Amino acid sequence: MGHDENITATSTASASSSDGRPDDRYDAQRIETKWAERWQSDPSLYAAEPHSTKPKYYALEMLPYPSGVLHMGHVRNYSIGDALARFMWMNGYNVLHPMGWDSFGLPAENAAISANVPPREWTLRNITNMKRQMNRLGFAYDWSREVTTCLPEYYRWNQWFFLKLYEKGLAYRKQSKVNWCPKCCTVLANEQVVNGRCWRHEDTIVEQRELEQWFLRITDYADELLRDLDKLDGWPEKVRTMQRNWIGRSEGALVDFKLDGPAGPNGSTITVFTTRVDTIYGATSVQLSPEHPLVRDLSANNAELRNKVDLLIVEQRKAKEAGDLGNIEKHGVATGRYAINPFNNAKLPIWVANYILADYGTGAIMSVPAHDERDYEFAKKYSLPIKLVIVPCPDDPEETVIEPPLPFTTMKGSLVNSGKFNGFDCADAIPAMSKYAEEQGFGKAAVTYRLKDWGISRQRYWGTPIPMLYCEKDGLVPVPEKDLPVILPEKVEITLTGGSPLARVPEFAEAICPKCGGPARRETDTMDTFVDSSWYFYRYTDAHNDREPFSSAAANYWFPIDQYIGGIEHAILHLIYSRFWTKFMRDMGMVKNDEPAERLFTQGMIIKNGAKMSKSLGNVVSPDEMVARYGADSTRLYTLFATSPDRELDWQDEGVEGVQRFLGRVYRFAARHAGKVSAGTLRETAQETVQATSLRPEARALQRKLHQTIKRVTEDFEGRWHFNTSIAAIMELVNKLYEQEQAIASGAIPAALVADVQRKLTLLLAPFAPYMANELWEMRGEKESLLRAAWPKYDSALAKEEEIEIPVQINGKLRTVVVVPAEAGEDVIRETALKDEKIAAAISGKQIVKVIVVPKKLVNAVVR
RNA sequence: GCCGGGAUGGCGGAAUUGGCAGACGCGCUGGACUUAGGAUCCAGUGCCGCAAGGCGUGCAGGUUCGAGUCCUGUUCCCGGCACCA
Repeated sequence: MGHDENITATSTASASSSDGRPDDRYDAQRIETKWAERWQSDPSLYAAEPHSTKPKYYALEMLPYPSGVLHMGHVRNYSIGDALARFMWMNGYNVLHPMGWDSFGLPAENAAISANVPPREWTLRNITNMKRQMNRLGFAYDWSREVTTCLPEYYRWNQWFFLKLYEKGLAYRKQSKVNWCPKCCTVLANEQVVNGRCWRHEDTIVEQRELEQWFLRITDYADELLRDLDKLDGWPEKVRTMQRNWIGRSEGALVDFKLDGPAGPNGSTITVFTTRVDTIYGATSVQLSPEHPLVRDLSANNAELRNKVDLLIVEQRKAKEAGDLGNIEKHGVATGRYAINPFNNAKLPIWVANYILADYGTGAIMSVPAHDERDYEFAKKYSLPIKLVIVPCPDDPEETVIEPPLPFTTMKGSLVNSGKFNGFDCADAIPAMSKYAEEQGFGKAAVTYRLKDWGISRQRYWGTPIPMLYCEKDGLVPVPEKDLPVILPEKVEITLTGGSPLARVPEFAEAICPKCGGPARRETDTMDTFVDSSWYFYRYTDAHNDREPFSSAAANYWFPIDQYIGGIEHAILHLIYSRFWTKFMRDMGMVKNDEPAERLFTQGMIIKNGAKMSKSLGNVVSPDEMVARYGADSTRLYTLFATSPDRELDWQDEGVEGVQRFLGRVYRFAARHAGKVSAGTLRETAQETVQATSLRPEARALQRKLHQTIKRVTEDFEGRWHFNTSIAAIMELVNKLYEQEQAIASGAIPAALVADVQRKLTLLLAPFAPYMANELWEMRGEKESLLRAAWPKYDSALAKEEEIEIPVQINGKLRTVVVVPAEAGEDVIRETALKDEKIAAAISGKQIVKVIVVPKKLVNAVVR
């Protein structure tokens, strides 16, 4: 503040180029390399204050995997976040805007194999390069809080959390069927299987294997994860819907059907799950999944049945792997045995069918052909009885004559053929019958979820070692907290032949039991990398803490994240795991918030030539190349200008040229008009220009445009985030300056006003094109940091038009436009419109039925 | 099949509440400046038409003085889920 010295235009910008012309060329490389250097030499520039009287704002973009280079999707993501962070800084917030590296994962191992580089070295090298790119792009990160998940100072806390989860019974080990990617040679979580294929290898079908694995009991939180989605109204509806579907809560009942005849080792009860217990009197068979344990008993002494069941298993697995389980033709095999429906003691045949899933509900269903399409199809095929138990309208005999199947989802109707429940409305019958089942001891109301516990064991090297030991004497023994971190050894031979690479490192695998001092074997699987990203954003609040993952005080100051920004591809995986982790930490008393992020924004994909950018299609645009060719400002600005951030962006190099041209216009205007008015004079005349009365129309028009622009840009930030229109508005303002260059040169528009416009224009550009803005700011002789300069305020009175154009329609068709004072009332507008030559001519001799006048909008004359 | 999102000039896209469709940018056309122009500046540019005028927001209807916007039906494209009992 308070620097009244005159600013001269020659101070920075107008040296002469070699060909003798004044150098008002926009040289992005010169400007950007200069500022990038300055910014990097001042690490405190973007540092968040640990305590502040200002309100806090936590702006966060999803951290990248250090694959080697940034792609355009990153640039888009980070340009949005950076614009927001800078806007909040300028609005007086204490902003936390950190960045880090999600740096464990398989690509590092692949690189080790193909390029013979140790994963750690490969990863750290990539980080260096990507950090260079980020700095060159000018993103305003607080690097003092950088988090790198593959370093022991970070992953030790993964291990610590694992011990806590284990203590609370939320981490457990079980033998189970797991998804196995033969390319990754490791297990995948359910969330990492896409259409039966590996999320990393779209061409690779995931196999099922039986393995001992570590699981986290995310299902304990299933209900809360679902319920709290309702509270997340700052999240896109799409993400919430996807999570709801993923959790897949289903209310229903469990009912026990007794096996008729001798029982085997797996018991004498078939428990079925149903959401429509009200239709149970209509059950005409019981259907088991081919992998249901009881099927083994039923087929024990029946080789023919066993063979048929085995074929069903193979068929089902194949279909699942191919991702078209939903399309296979339903068929099955009768076991020859029966089960008893506890409600009416009906003896129902037990079938094994290919469409019954082993891992949903109980793997067994009651089949009600009259009221379920699938059951109907099956019953028709095998001529099983079809028994109607719901009629839509029992009082109307006409209506009761219906063809099965009734849509199963229909809740309308009354029960018939249902014993003591006859006459019940379906909706009422469900709770009543569940209650009855519970009283009688053969069932109960129950909820099932599609969500399964999170399998975190990975048979890979480059990940967090799971801190557990297997002692011959003491069994499963957790590594004591004081022995953390369990360091991931280096110099490990990595192959993709299967099995954990760490198991082949004796120095690692062979350990001593902390309980008995005897020999123990270390767990050699590592953790899923999604563990790393489940809590990394808390670490930013206290990144160098070596006593705990982070201090509660720091987390509670910054959390929840005010705005989280990233790709839709994380809608389920990362965003559900990290919600779970937050709830777990809350229950441990580490944090107070129930949810990690208040608001979530998912930006659209970038496509080129109609397809997602990919190496195989050869349509990848390299950020480095764009920066070298057009500069960082132009590259960033284009990603924001091409479309609104939530939509798919169709990349066009010509578009980048367009924004570069715009920045050139901004620069050249500034270079020509820099320093004509001192900052002090400017402050005084700013007051005068507010009065605006003495301004000539063209000056007033420029001033009006300025305030309209500030209004539009500010409102875009506060509302829809349609930065494409913000930037368009700024372009209009610049166009106005050019249109008025004559008036400016002649003095018809006062220099002070022009200087005011330029100053505010610079501030408006600051979130989007920080290099240009800083260069102009310096050119203006401003001493204060641009980042902390106050965001300009608009004056509604100055933004208001004095005269407005009113379209005049006849019978809804536009005929002309009349100009009226902005405040003109209905009568004035009507009169002006009807007096207009064109209108008068058009309506003469016709009968005016009515005239609609919408003040400030239009006139429509209805004539006959 | 279910749940989202979308369809607007030659192209990317604007149009915040039903009120001038096409802001802004690209491309294209013409002009100025220039030894030169793939730099810059100015003008024009939805379609048909010399013009007056007419037609135009995937398609078919409807409501309304007035519809890109609301309603009904329908087609296509993108994303997610999918024999979930």
